[in-house]
Amino acid sequence: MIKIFNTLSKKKEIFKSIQKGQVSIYVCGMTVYDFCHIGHARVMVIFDVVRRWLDFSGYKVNYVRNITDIDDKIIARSIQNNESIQSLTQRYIDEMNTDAKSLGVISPSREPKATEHIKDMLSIIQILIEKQHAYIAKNGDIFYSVRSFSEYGKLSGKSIEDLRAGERVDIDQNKHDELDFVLWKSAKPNEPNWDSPWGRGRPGWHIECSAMSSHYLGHHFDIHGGGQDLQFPHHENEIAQSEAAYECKMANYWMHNGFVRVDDEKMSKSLGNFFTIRMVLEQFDPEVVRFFILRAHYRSPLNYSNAHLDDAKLALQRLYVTLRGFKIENLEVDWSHPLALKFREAMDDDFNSSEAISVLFELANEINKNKSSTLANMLKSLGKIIGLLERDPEIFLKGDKKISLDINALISQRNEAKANKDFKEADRIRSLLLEHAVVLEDTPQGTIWRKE
RNA sequence: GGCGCGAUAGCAAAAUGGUUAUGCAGCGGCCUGCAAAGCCGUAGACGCCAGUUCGAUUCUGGCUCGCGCCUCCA
Repeated sequence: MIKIFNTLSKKKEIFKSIQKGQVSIYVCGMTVYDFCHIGHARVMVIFDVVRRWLDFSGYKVNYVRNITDIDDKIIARSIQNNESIQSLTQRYIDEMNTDAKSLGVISPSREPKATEHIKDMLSIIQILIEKQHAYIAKNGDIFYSVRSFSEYGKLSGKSIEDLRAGERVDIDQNKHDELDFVLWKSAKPNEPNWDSPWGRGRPGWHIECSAMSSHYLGHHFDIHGGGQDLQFPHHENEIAQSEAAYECKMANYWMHNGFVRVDDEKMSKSLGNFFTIRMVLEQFDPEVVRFFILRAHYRSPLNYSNAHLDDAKLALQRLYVTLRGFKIENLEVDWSHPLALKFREAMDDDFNSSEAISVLFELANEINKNKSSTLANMLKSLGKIIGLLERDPEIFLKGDKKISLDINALISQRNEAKANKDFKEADRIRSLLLEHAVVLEDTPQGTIWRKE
Protein backbone atom coordinates (compact mmCIF):
# COMPACT_ATOMS: atom_id res chain seq x y z
CA MET A 1 0.00 0.00 0.00
CA ILE A 2 1.61 3.21 -1.20
CA LYS A 3 0.90 6.54 0.42
CA ILE A 4 1.51 9.84 -1.34
CA PHE A 5 1.51 13.34 0.08
CA ASN A 6 -1.00 15.14 -2.08
CA THR A 7 -0.52 18.90 -2.43
CA LEU A 8 -4.24 19.22 -3.16
CA SER A 9 -5.23 17.95 0.28
CA LYS A 10 -1.94 18.71 2.05
CA LYS A 11 -2.13 15.21 3.49
CA LYS A 12 -0.72 11.78 2.88
CA GLU A 13 -3.27 9.72 1.04
CA ILE A 14 -3.42 6.07 0.14
CA PHE A 15 -2.59 5.77 -3.53
CA LYS A 16 -5.26 4.25 -5.69
CA SER A 17 -4.78 4.28 -9.42
CA ILE A 18 -7.59 5.15 -11.80
CA GLN A 19 -7.04 1.97 -13.76
CA LYS A 20 -6.11 -1.15 -11.91
CA GLY A 21 -2.44 -1.99 -12.30
CA GLN A 22 -1.62 1.14 -14.29
CA VAL A 23 -0.29 4.54 -13.32
CA SER A 24 -0.15 7.65 -15.42
CA ILE A 25 2.32 10.35 -14.36
CA TYR A 26 2.98 13.74 -15.84
CA VAL A 27 5.96 15.76 -14.66
CA CYS A 28 6.84 19.25 -15.79
CA GLY A 29 10.29 19.01 -17.23
CA MET A 30 12.82 21.49 -18.43
CA THR A 31 12.80 24.63 -20.49
CA VAL A 32 15.73 24.00 -22.75
CA TYR A 33 17.92 27.04 -23.28
CA ASP A 34 20.81 26.20 -20.96
CA PHE A 35 22.49 23.41 -19.02
CA CYS A 36 20.50 21.76 -16.26
CA HIS A 37 21.42 22.64 -12.70
CA ILE A 38 21.24 20.62 -9.50
CA GLY A 39 17.65 21.71 -8.92
CA HIS A 40 16.73 20.11 -12.24
CA ALA A 41 18.74 17.06 -11.24
CA ARG A 42 16.60 16.76 -8.14
CA VAL A 43 13.35 16.69 -10.09
CA MET A 44 14.70 14.16 -12.55
CA VAL A 45 16.08 11.86 -9.86
CA ILE A 46 13.11 12.09 -7.52
CA PHE A 47 10.50 11.32 -10.12
CA ASP A 48 12.77 8.65 -11.51
CA VAL A 49 12.57 6.97 -8.12
CA VAL A 50 8.81 7.49 -7.96
CA ARG A 51 8.35 5.77 -11.30
CA ARG A 52 10.84 3.04 -10.39
CA TRP A 53 9.06 2.33 -7.11
CA LEU A 54 5.62 2.25 -8.76
CA ASP A 55 7.02 0.01 -11.42
CA PHE A 56 8.58 -2.24 -8.80
CA SER A 57 5.24 -2.29 -6.96
CA GLY A 58 3.65 -3.91 -9.95
CA TYR A 59 2.15 -1.00 -11.83
CA LYS A 60 2.49 -0.50 -15.51
CA VAL A 61 3.81 3.06 -15.48
CA ASN A 62 3.18 5.58 -18.19
CA TYR A 63 5.52 8.42 -17.33
CA VAL A 64 5.48 11.60 -19.38
CA ARG A 65 7.99 14.37 -18.78
CA ASN A 66 7.61 17.26 -21.16
CA ILE A 67 10.14 19.54 -22.76
CA THR A 68 9.36 23.22 -23.12
CA ASP A 69 11.02 24.26 -26.33
CA ILE A 70 9.31 27.56 -26.98
CA ASP A 71 9.13 30.49 -24.57
CA ASP A 72 10.44 34.00 -23.98
CA LYS A 73 13.78 32.92 -22.59
CA ILE A 74 14.45 30.55 -25.42
CA ILE A 75 13.68 33.28 -27.94
CA ALA A 76 15.90 35.72 -26.09
CA ARG A 77 18.77 33.25 -25.90
CA SER A 78 18.48 32.34 -29.55
CA ILE A 79 18.77 36.00 -30.50
CA GLN A 80 21.65 36.50 -28.10
CA ASN A 81 23.48 33.46 -29.50
CA ASN A 82 22.51 34.21 -33.08
CA GLU A 83 21.43 30.60 -33.23
CA SER A 84 18.17 29.15 -34.49
CA ILE A 85 15.68 28.11 -31.86
CA GLN A 86 15.62 24.63 -33.30
CA SER A 87 19.38 24.27 -32.97
CA LEU A 88 19.51 25.85 -29.52
CA THR A 89 16.79 23.69 -28.03
CA GLN A 90 18.03 20.49 -29.64
CA ARG A 91 21.50 21.16 -28.29
CA TYR A 92 20.24 21.53 -24.73
CA ILE A 93 17.87 18.59 -25.04
CA ASP A 94 20.91 16.49 -25.88
CA GLU A 95 22.83 17.95 -22.94
CA MET A 96 19.89 17.27 -20.64
CA ASN A 97 19.74 13.67 -21.77
CA THR A 98 23.46 13.29 -21.17
CA ASP A 99 23.05 14.59 -17.61
CA ALA A 100 20.00 12.45 -16.95
CA LYS A 101 21.76 9.36 -18.16
CA SER A 102 24.81 9.95 -16.02
CA LEU A 103 22.58 10.37 -12.96
CA GLY A 104 21.03 7.00 -13.63
CA VAL A 105 17.69 8.45 -14.63
CA ILE A 106 15.68 6.09 -16.80
CA SER A 107 14.11 7.79 -19.81
CA PRO A 108 10.45 8.65 -19.31
CA SER A 109 7.94 6.73 -21.40
CA ARG A 110 7.56 9.88 -23.47
CA GLU A 111 9.26 13.26 -23.62
CA PRO A 112 7.00 15.36 -25.77
CA LYS A 113 8.03 18.80 -26.95
CA ALA A 114 5.65 21.73 -26.75
CA THR A 115 6.20 22.68 -30.38
CA GLU A 116 4.98 19.26 -31.50
CA HIS A 117 1.64 19.82 -29.84
CA ILE A 118 0.51 23.20 -31.07
CA LYS A 119 -2.62 21.64 -32.56
CA ASP A 120 -3.57 20.09 -29.22
CA MET A 121 -3.11 23.46 -27.57
CA LEU A 122 -5.28 25.17 -30.17
CA SER A 123 -8.05 22.68 -29.63
CA ILE A 124 -8.14 23.29 -25.86
CA ILE A 125 -8.06 27.01 -26.41
CA GLN A 126 -10.98 26.60 -28.80
CA ILE A 127 -12.95 24.74 -26.14
CA LEU A 128 -12.09 27.34 -23.51
CA ILE A 129 -13.30 30.12 -25.76
CA GLU A 130 -16.51 28.24 -26.52
CA LYS A 131 -17.12 27.67 -22.85
CA GLN A 132 -16.35 31.31 -22.16
CA HIS A 133 -13.36 30.61 -19.99
CA ALA A 134 -11.16 32.45 -22.47
CA TYR A 135 -11.48 35.56 -24.56
CA ILE A 136 -9.74 37.26 -27.44
CA ALA A 137 -8.27 40.59 -26.45
CA LYS A 138 -8.04 43.70 -28.61
CA ASN A 139 -4.44 43.00 -29.51
CA GLY A 140 -5.25 39.47 -30.65
CA ASP A 141 -3.87 37.70 -27.58
CA ILE A 142 -6.08 35.10 -26.01
CA PHE A 143 -6.45 35.15 -22.26
CA TYR A 144 -7.84 32.77 -19.70
CA SER A 145 -10.44 34.37 -17.53
CA VAL A 146 -9.39 33.33 -14.06
CA ARG A 147 -12.61 34.44 -12.41
CA SER A 148 -14.58 32.12 -14.65
CA PHE A 149 -13.13 29.14 -12.83
CA SER A 150 -14.59 29.02 -9.36
CA GLU A 151 -12.04 26.59 -7.97
CA TYR A 152 -9.08 28.74 -8.92
CA GLY A 153 -6.50 28.60 -6.14
CA LYS A 154 -7.40 25.16 -4.80
CA LEU A 155 -3.94 23.72 -5.36
CA SER A 156 -1.81 26.53 -4.05
CA GLY A 157 -4.25 27.62 -1.35
CA LYS A 158 -4.46 31.14 -2.68
CA SER A 159 -7.58 33.17 -2.88
CA ILE A 160 -8.23 35.46 -5.80
CA GLU A 161 -8.75 38.40 -3.46
CA ASP A 162 -5.35 37.92 -1.84
CA LEU A 163 -3.71 37.76 -5.21
CA ARG A 164 -5.23 41.07 -6.14
CA ALA A 165 -3.73 42.58 -3.07
CA GLY A 166 -0.26 41.47 -4.10
CA GLU A 167 2.20 43.69 -5.82
CA ARG A 168 2.08 42.96 -9.47
CA VAL A 169 4.20 44.52 -12.10
CA ASP A 170 3.60 45.27 -15.74
CA ILE A 171 -0.08 44.49 -15.93
CA ASP A 172 -1.02 43.88 -19.51
CA GLN A 173 -3.64 46.46 -20.46
CA ASN A 174 -5.28 44.01 -22.84
CA LYS A 175 -6.44 41.79 -19.99
CA HIS A 176 -10.00 42.10 -18.72
CA ASP A 177 -8.71 41.25 -15.28
CA GLU A 178 -5.17 41.58 -14.06
CA LEU A 179 -5.16 37.96 -12.88
CA ASP A 180 -5.88 36.57 -16.31
CA PHE A 181 -3.06 34.76 -18.02
CA VAL A 182 -2.24 34.35 -21.66
CA LEU A 183 -3.06 31.21 -23.63
CA TRP A 184 -2.02 32.41 -27.05
CA LYS A 185 0.18 35.37 -27.98
CA SER A 186 -0.35 37.00 -31.34
CA ALA A 187 2.68 36.94 -33.58
CA LYS A 188 5.39 39.56 -33.21
CA PRO A 189 8.16 40.32 -35.67
CA ASN A 190 11.21 38.09 -35.34
CA GLU A 191 9.42 35.57 -33.20
CA PRO A 192 8.45 32.07 -34.20
CA ASN A 193 4.74 31.68 -34.83
CA TRP A 194 2.14 29.18 -35.87
CA ASP A 195 -1.12 29.37 -37.69
CA SER A 196 -4.29 29.41 -35.63
CA PRO A 197 -8.00 30.17 -36.13
CA TRP A 198 -7.25 33.55 -34.51
CA GLY A 199 -4.26 34.44 -36.60
CA ARG A 200 -0.60 33.56 -36.32
CA GLY A 201 0.96 33.43 -32.90
CA ARG A 202 2.58 31.29 -30.27
CA PRO A 203 1.42 29.54 -27.12
CA GLY A 204 1.52 30.91 -23.59
CA TRP A 205 3.43 29.04 -20.94
CA HIS A 206 0.82 26.92 -19.20
CA ILE A 207 -1.28 25.62 -22.06
CA GLU A 208 1.33 23.16 -23.31
CA CYS A 209 1.05 20.99 -20.20
CA SER A 210 -2.73 20.85 -20.35
CA ALA A 211 -2.46 19.87 -23.99
CA MET A 212 0.28 17.29 -23.66
CA SER A 213 -0.98 15.65 -20.51
CA SER A 214 -4.42 15.11 -21.99
CA HIS A 215 -2.94 13.98 -25.28
CA TYR A 216 -0.81 11.26 -23.69
CA LEU A 217 -2.58 10.44 -20.45
CA GLY A 218 -6.17 11.52 -20.96
CA HIS A 219 -8.23 14.25 -19.36
CA HIS A 220 -8.02 12.56 -15.97
CA PHE A 221 -4.79 10.90 -14.85
CA ASP A 222 -3.11 9.72 -11.67
CA ILE A 223 -0.11 11.80 -10.67
CA HIS A 224 1.12 15.23 -11.67
CA GLY A 225 4.51 16.31 -10.39
CA GLY A 226 7.09 19.04 -10.52
CA GLY A 227 9.14 21.44 -8.48
CA GLN A 228 7.55 23.37 -5.66
CA ASP A 229 7.91 26.62 -7.56
CA LEU A 230 5.54 25.36 -10.23
CA GLN A 231 2.70 25.01 -7.78
CA PHE A 232 1.73 28.58 -8.45
CA PRO A 233 0.99 29.84 -10.98
CA HIS A 234 1.89 27.07 -13.40
CA HIS A 235 0.05 24.08 -11.95
CA GLU A 236 -2.83 26.19 -10.71
CA ASN A 237 -3.27 27.46 -14.25
CA GLU A 238 -3.01 23.99 -15.72
CA ILE A 239 -5.85 22.88 -13.47
CA ALA A 240 -7.89 25.91 -14.47
CA GLN A 241 -7.36 25.18 -18.16
CA SER A 242 -7.85 21.43 -18.13
CA GLU A 243 -10.69 21.20 -15.66
CA ALA A 244 -12.62 24.05 -17.24
CA ALA A 245 -12.14 22.59 -20.71
CA TYR A 246 -12.81 18.93 -19.94
CA GLU A 247 -15.10 19.35 -16.95
CA CYS A 248 -13.42 16.65 -14.95
CA LYS A 249 -10.65 16.40 -12.41
CA MET A 250 -7.23 16.71 -14.00
CA ALA A 251 -4.93 14.71 -11.71
CA ASN A 252 -5.71 12.82 -8.52
CA TYR A 253 -2.35 13.34 -6.83
CA TRP A 254 -0.14 16.39 -7.06
CA MET A 255 3.45 15.92 -5.94
CA HIS A 256 5.93 18.75 -5.45
CA ASN A 257 9.58 18.35 -4.59
CA GLY A 258 11.46 20.80 -2.39
CA PHE A 259 14.14 23.14 -3.62
CA VAL A 260 17.85 22.76 -3.69
CA ARG A 261 19.36 25.59 -1.71
CA VAL A 262 22.69 27.28 -1.58
CA ASP A 263 23.50 28.97 1.72
CA ASP A 264 19.85 28.64 2.71
CA GLU A 265 18.58 30.35 -0.40
CA LYS A 266 16.74 28.74 -3.26
CA MET A 267 19.01 27.74 -6.11
CA SER A 268 17.66 29.45 -9.17
CA LYS A 269 18.57 30.91 -12.46
CA SER A 270 17.37 34.35 -11.47
CA LEU A 271 19.49 34.45 -8.32
CA GLY A 272 22.43 33.15 -10.29
CA ASN A 273 23.47 30.88 -7.43
CA PHE A 274 23.15 27.67 -9.39
CA PHE A 275 25.56 24.87 -10.07
CA THR A 276 25.06 23.00 -13.29
CA ILE A 277 25.05 19.24 -13.17
CA ARG A 278 27.99 19.36 -15.53
CA MET A 279 30.05 21.46 -13.12
CA VAL A 280 29.30 19.20 -10.19
CA LEU A 281 30.16 16.07 -12.12
CA GLU A 282 33.63 17.41 -12.74
CA GLN A 283 34.25 16.96 -9.04
CA PHE A 284 31.91 14.19 -7.97
CA ASP A 285 30.86 10.81 -9.19
CA PRO A 286 27.33 10.98 -10.64
CA GLU A 287 26.15 8.25 -8.29
CA VAL A 288 27.33 10.36 -5.36
CA VAL A 289 25.10 13.16 -6.64
CA ARG A 290 22.16 10.79 -7.00
CA PHE A 291 22.81 9.42 -3.53
CA PHE A 292 23.06 12.95 -2.12
CA ILE A 293 19.66 13.78 -3.58
CA LEU A 294 17.97 10.62 -2.37
CA ARG A 295 19.41 10.78 1.11
CA ALA A 296 17.06 13.66 1.91
CA HIS A 297 13.29 13.39 1.74
CA TYR A 298 11.96 14.72 -1.54
CA ARG A 299 9.77 17.36 0.07
CA SER A 300 12.52 18.77 2.30
CA PRO A 301 14.85 21.49 1.23
CA LEU A 302 18.26 20.19 0.22
CA ASN A 303 21.26 22.35 0.92
CA TYR A 304 23.94 22.06 -1.68
CA SER A 305 27.62 22.39 -0.80
CA ASN A 306 30.84 20.61 -1.60
CA ALA A 307 31.12 19.53 2.02
CA HIS A 308 27.73 17.84 1.84
CA LEU A 309 28.70 16.10 -1.37
CA ASP A 310 31.91 14.94 0.30
CA ASP A 311 29.84 13.55 3.12
CA ALA A 312 27.57 11.72 0.68
CA LYS A 313 30.62 10.34 -1.05
CA LEU A 314 31.99 8.84 2.17
CA ALA A 315 28.63 7.31 3.00
CA LEU A 316 28.21 5.75 -0.42
CA GLN A 317 31.78 4.47 -0.24
CA ARG A 318 30.89 2.58 2.90
CA LEU A 319 28.18 0.70 1.04
CA TYR A 320 30.46 -0.12 -1.85
CA VAL A 321 33.27 -1.20 0.47
CA THR A 322 30.80 -3.54 2.12
CA LEU A 323 29.81 -4.99 -1.24
CA ARG A 324 33.42 -5.45 -2.31
CA GLY A 325 34.40 -9.04 -2.88
CA PHE A 326 30.90 -10.50 -3.09
CA LYS A 327 29.82 -12.26 -6.23
CA ILE A 328 26.25 -11.26 -6.77
CA GLU A 329 24.21 -12.97 -9.41
CA ASN A 330 20.75 -13.48 -8.08
CA LEU A 331 18.90 -10.22 -7.58
CA GLU A 332 15.80 -11.59 -5.92
CA VAL A 333 14.91 -10.02 -2.58
CA ASP A 334 13.61 -12.03 0.35
CA TRP A 335 10.82 -9.74 1.47
CA SER A 336 10.24 -11.65 4.65
CA HIS A 337 13.49 -10.28 6.04
CA PRO A 338 12.79 -7.49 8.57
CA LEU A 339 15.20 -5.07 6.95
CA ALA A 340 13.81 -5.67 3.47
CA LEU A 341 10.38 -5.08 4.89
CA LYS A 342 11.53 -1.90 6.57
CA PHE A 343 12.95 -0.67 3.27
CA ARG A 344 9.70 -1.41 1.53
CA GLU A 345 7.59 0.28 4.17
CA ALA A 346 9.79 3.37 3.98
CA MET A 347 9.40 3.60 0.22
CA ASP A 348 5.67 2.91 0.41
CA ASP A 349 5.35 5.79 2.85
CA ASP A 350 5.50 8.69 0.41
CA PHE A 351 8.74 7.50 -1.18
CA ASN A 352 10.85 8.01 1.93
CA SER A 353 14.18 7.31 0.29
CA SER A 354 16.00 8.81 3.25
CA GLU A 355 14.70 6.16 5.59
CA ALA A 356 15.10 3.47 2.93
CA ILE A 357 18.76 4.38 2.59
CA SER A 358 19.26 4.17 6.34
CA VAL A 359 18.13 0.55 6.03
CA LEU A 360 20.89 -0.03 3.52
CA PHE A 361 23.40 0.99 6.20
CA GLU A 362 21.82 -1.32 8.73
CA LEU A 363 22.22 -4.09 6.19
CA ALA A 364 25.83 -3.09 5.58
CA ASN A 365 26.56 -3.45 9.26
CA GLU A 366 25.12 -6.97 9.27
CA ILE A 367 27.07 -7.90 6.19
CA ASN A 368 30.34 -6.62 7.60
CA LYS A 369 29.75 -8.65 10.73
CA ASN A 370 28.62 -11.90 9.19
CA LYS A 371 30.04 -11.75 5.68
CA SER A 372 26.62 -12.90 4.56
CA SER A 373 26.44 -13.12 0.82
CA THR A 374 22.67 -13.47 1.09
CA LEU A 375 22.48 -10.08 2.74
CA ALA A 376 25.04 -8.61 0.35
CA ASN A 377 22.75 -9.76 -2.38
CA MET A 378 19.86 -8.07 -0.64
CA LEU A 379 21.78 -4.83 -0.23
CA LYS A 380 22.62 -4.69 -3.89
CA SER A 381 19.11 -5.64 -4.91
CA LEU A 382 17.45 -3.01 -2.75
CA GLY A 383 19.91 -0.41 -4.00
CA LYS A 384 19.13 -1.32 -7.57
CA ILE A 385 15.43 -0.66 -7.05
CA ILE A 386 16.18 3.01 -6.43
CA GLY A 387 19.02 3.16 -8.93
CA LEU A 388 21.96 2.87 -6.54
CA LEU A 389 24.81 0.39 -6.04
CA GLU A 390 24.48 -0.99 -9.52
CA ARG A 391 28.13 -0.77 -10.43
CA ASP A 392 30.96 -3.16 -9.73
CA PRO A 393 32.33 -1.99 -6.37
CA GLU A 394 35.88 -2.10 -7.70
CA ILE A 395 34.99 0.29 -10.48
CA PHE A 396 33.24 2.66 -8.11
CA LEU A 397 36.03 2.53 -5.53
CA LYS A 398 38.96 2.79 -7.93
CA GLY A 399 37.40 5.44 -10.16
CA ASP A 400 37.78 5.55 -13.89
CA LYS A 401 40.41 8.24 -14.13
CA LYS A 402 43.91 7.12 -15.01
CA ILE A 403 46.50 7.36 -12.29
CA SER A 404 50.02 8.19 -13.33
CA LEU A 405 51.64 5.79 -10.87
CA ASP A 406 52.10 2.08 -11.35
CA ILE A 407 50.09 1.15 -8.29
CA ASN A 408 50.58 -2.58 -8.47
CA ALA A 409 54.35 -2.21 -8.77
CA LEU A 410 54.43 0.11 -5.76
CA ILE A 411 52.30 -2.28 -3.75
CA SER A 412 54.76 -5.08 -4.55
CA GLN A 413 57.67 -2.90 -3.52
CA ARG A 414 55.91 -2.04 -0.30
CA ASN A 415 55.13 -5.66 0.46
CA GLU A 416 58.76 -6.52 -0.12
CA ALA A 417 59.80 -3.75 2.27
CA LYS A 418 57.28 -5.02 4.80
CA ALA A 419 58.66 -8.54 4.48
CA ASN A 420 62.10 -7.13 5.24
CA LYS A 421 60.66 -5.18 8.18
CA ASP A 422 61.68 -1.98 6.44
CA PHE A 423 58.59 -0.16 7.66
CA LYS A 424 60.04 3.24 6.92
CA GLU A 425 60.19 2.39 3.23
CA ALA A 426 56.78 0.72 3.34
CA ASP A 427 55.25 3.84 4.87
CA ARG A 428 57.03 6.06 2.38
CA ILE A 429 55.39 4.17 -0.49
CA ARG A 430 52.03 4.31 1.22
CA SER A 431 52.33 8.07 1.70
CA LEU A 432 53.38 8.50 -1.89
CA LEU A 433 50.26 6.69 -3.04
CA LEU A 434 48.12 8.67 -0.66
CA GLU A 435 49.40 11.87 -2.22
CA HIS A 436 47.73 10.60 -5.37
CA ALA A 437 44.59 9.82 -3.40
CA VAL A 438 45.27 6.10 -3.44
CA VAL A 439 44.45 4.44 -0.13
CA LEU A 440 45.92 1.07 0.72
CA GLU A 441 44.23 -1.59 2.78
CA ASP A 442 46.14 -4.62 4.01
CA THR A 443 43.70 -7.48 4.17
CA PRO A 444 44.23 -11.17 4.96
CA GLN A 445 43.90 -11.73 1.20
CA GLY A 446 46.64 -9.23 0.43
CA THR A 447 46.95 -5.52 -0.12
CA ILE A 448 44.15 -3.81 -2.00
CA TRP A 449 43.60 -0.19 -2.91
CA ARG A 450 40.88 2.31 -3.63
CA LYS A 451 40.59 5.98 -4.40
CA GLU A 452 40.27 8.24 -1.42
C1' G B 1 0.47 42.94 3.01
C1' G B 2 -1.74 37.71 1.80
C1' C B 3 -0.77 32.36 1.85
C1' G B 4 2.37 28.31 3.18
C1' C B 5 6.67 25.46 5.03
C1' G B 6 10.48 24.57 8.48
C1' A B 7 13.45 24.77 13.33
C1' U B 8 16.40 17.41 15.59
C1' A B 9 23.04 16.24 18.54
C1' G B 10 29.83 19.18 15.71
C1' C B 11 27.80 18.55 10.35
C1' A B 12 24.01 16.13 7.33
C1' A B 13 19.28 13.88 7.86
C1' A B 14 14.69 10.45 9.18
C1' A B 15 11.08 8.45 12.29
C1' U B 16 8.26 8.58 16.61
C1' G B 17 3.04 10.19 22.41
C1' G B 18 6.98 6.15 26.50
C1' U B 19 11.84 1.65 23.51
C1' U B 20 19.47 2.47 19.40
C1' A B 21 17.32 6.12 13.36
C1' U B 22 21.16 6.40 9.78
C1' G B 23 25.96 8.53 7.56
C1' C B 24 30.33 11.57 8.51
C1' A B 25 33.19 13.63 12.53
C1' G B 26 34.54 12.62 18.27
C1' C B 27 36.08 9.42 22.41
C1' G B 28 37.62 4.25 24.39
C1' G B 29 38.80 -0.65 22.77
C1' C B 30 39.67 -5.03 19.22
C1' C B 31 42.39 -5.97 14.68
C1' U B 32 47.27 -4.06 12.30
C1' G B 33 54.51 -3.40 12.38
C1' C B 34 51.85 1.30 12.02
C1' A B 35 47.71 2.47 9.16
C1' A B 36 43.32 1.62 6.21
C1' A B 37 38.81 -1.11 6.19
C1' G B 38 35.77 -3.50 9.59
C1' C B 39 33.83 -4.77 14.44
C1' C B 40 32.57 -3.71 19.74
C1' G B 41 31.60 0.05 23.27
C1' U B 42 30.63 5.32 24.33
C1' A B 43 29.18 10.36 24.34
C1' G B 44 25.93 13.93 22.16
C1' A B 45 19.33 16.16 20.20
C1' C B 46 14.84 17.46 19.56
C1' G B 47 14.30 26.71 18.86
C1' C B 48 11.56 29.39 23.22
C1' C B 49 7.04 29.65 26.49
C1' A B 50 2.51 27.66 27.99
C1' G B 51 -1.35 23.75 27.62
C1' U B 52 -3.35 18.55 26.90
C1' U B 53 -1.40 13.81 28.98
C1' C B 54 0.49 9.13 33.86
C1' G B 55 4.22 10.62 30.18
C1' A B 56 5.69 15.24 24.50
C1' U B 57 11.09 16.04 20.45
C1' U B 58 6.33 13.96 18.68
C1' C B 59 -0.46 16.74 19.81
C1' U B 60 -2.60 22.15 20.67
C1' G B 61 -1.81 27.53 21.22
C1' G B 62 1.52 31.68 21.39
C1' C B 63 6.47 33.63 20.47
C1' U B 64 11.26 33.95 18.06
C1' C B 65 14.14 32.89 13.93
C1' G B 66 14.82 30.97 8.89
C1' C B 67 12.82 29.85 4.09
C1' G B 68 9.35 29.76 0.00
C1' C B 69 5.13 31.37 -3.16
C1' C B 70 2.12 35.71 -4.52
C1' U B 71 6.62 37.98 -11.21
C1' C B 72 10.29 33.87 -15.11
C1' C B 73 12.04 29.60 -12.31
C1' A B 74 12.53 22.23 -11.05
